[in-house]
Amino acid sequence: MTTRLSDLPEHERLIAKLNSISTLPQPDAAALLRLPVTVRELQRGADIARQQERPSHSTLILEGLVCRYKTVPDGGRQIMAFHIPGDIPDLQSLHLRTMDHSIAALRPSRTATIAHEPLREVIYGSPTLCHVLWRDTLVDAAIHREWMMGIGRLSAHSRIAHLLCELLVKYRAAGLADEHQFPVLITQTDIADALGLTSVHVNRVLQDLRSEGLLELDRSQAKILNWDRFRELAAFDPTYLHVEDSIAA
Amino acid sequence: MTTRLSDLPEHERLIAKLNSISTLPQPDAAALLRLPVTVRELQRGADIARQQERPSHSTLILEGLVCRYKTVPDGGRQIMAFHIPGDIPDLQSLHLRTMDHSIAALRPSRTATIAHEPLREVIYGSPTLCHVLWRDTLVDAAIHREWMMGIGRLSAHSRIAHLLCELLVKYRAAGLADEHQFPVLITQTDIADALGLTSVHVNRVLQDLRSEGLLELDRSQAKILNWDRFRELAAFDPTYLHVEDSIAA
DNA sequence: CGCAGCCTTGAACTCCGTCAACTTCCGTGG
DNA sequence: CCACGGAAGTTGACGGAGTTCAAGGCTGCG
Repeated sequence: MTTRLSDLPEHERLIAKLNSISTLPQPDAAALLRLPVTVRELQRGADIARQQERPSHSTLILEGLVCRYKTVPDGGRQIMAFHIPGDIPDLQSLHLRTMDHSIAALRPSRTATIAHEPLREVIYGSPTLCHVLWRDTLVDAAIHREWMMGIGRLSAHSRIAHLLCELLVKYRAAGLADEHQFPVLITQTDIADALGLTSVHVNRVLQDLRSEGLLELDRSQAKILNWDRFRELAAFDPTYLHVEDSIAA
Repeated sequence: MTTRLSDLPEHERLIAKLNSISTLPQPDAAALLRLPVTVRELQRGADIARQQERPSHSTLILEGLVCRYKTVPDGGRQIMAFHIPGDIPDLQSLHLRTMDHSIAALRPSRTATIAHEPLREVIYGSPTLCHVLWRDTLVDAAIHREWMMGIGRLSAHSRIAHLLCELLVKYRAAGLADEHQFPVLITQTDIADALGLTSVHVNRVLQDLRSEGLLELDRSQAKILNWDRFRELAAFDPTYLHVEDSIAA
């Protein structure tokens, strides 16, 4: 289904996100919204892009939850990022011809695909837009670095707590979470694949966290009961999310 | 010591690198080379930038070897990238105000610092330059992802082999390596810090690799003796380095 | 109401970390 | 030229965090 970005109600989420990075002049935002897009419905588990492909479009998430991942020879999977509505997980394909990883829907999702050519034109016509989108890819890289540190150097307990902290912050920024409670859209297997653990061990650690009174967790909601202890256990310092930078030039 | 980029013989390495990404029109390259820079000599171990700082310049590596790292609460260190001459490890600080990690010299090094303001002007005056530098930061992110997969999902043997493969490719691209032999500028402790291991274990694994006839390694040189087996053990697929993309628009 | 995907549990195992010594290498200065 | 000291590499014994394998229980969707 082909339409324009401005025809989709979800364009507001994208503009709000970009504006939170750096104020976007009206004409630049308008040029972006004029872009033609194709809306797609995705089953849970469906691939948006595959390693080795050479896409000619990027994908805006409208609804659902999406991850970037690599497959390991022995069959394992490493998830490298989660993406929520308003994100463009494959913005990089604008500059890197070949996909070095895959992207898949973790929940039933809806996306808008944007062809590279017109997108490139709009971006290079506006230094502000260029800055904002470049910066967005840099924040992704910063999150990659934080995850590397977690996977490489933290205990399973800290890693899991860290991921939950990050999810809380992300959902709160998107207006989808209460104070310390947020919807859980991923499985324990997903958590394991993101943190370099097994689902068996994730399960045991989650039980530890529950029995220590730090966490309430069921299939739909997570609630962090003791933010200070949780945050300390997680060694969570949100600097790497670069949200305070919003006002930077 | 303040001078211009064009006055340093090492500017050729930078231009060659950028040209290998996308052909740089003469005037754009000239504008870049006209930038004023300050040359710095660094002792081994000296920090170039520290977590939480808000630098107002970026750093071009002229000579030596540099790494990006984070410090973990318990005193551990996670190295997230190695950078060789021609790289600009903190290009991101152009868009991300606060450093989310530190940068340090692993060997005695020489750098040229470039103030953000004039650099920004040159970049936004040239879509090609913007593309090339943006792309460079995206390749960094791609390497981060590959490392995440390695740390999260590969055995210590594979991880170490993978890192050695990557170093070989990098040095060969820089013209600093023979067929399968390259200079080793990092210690076993550095390798451990990059891969989420301990130096003790790195040492034992290196001995395994040597005794299996896969590797010759001393303090100054490494030589991969059986590239095919080594590459397979490492699960090494150089797609993520995005070198074949050189010709992409 | 049935089934598939997810969660949970237990026992055995192993890769890698920890601790603590010892050796080798190399740059520096006497 | 050698002696020294510090950093890097090496070795062994031991312990533990996390994996593996296998089975059983729950739950939400069609």
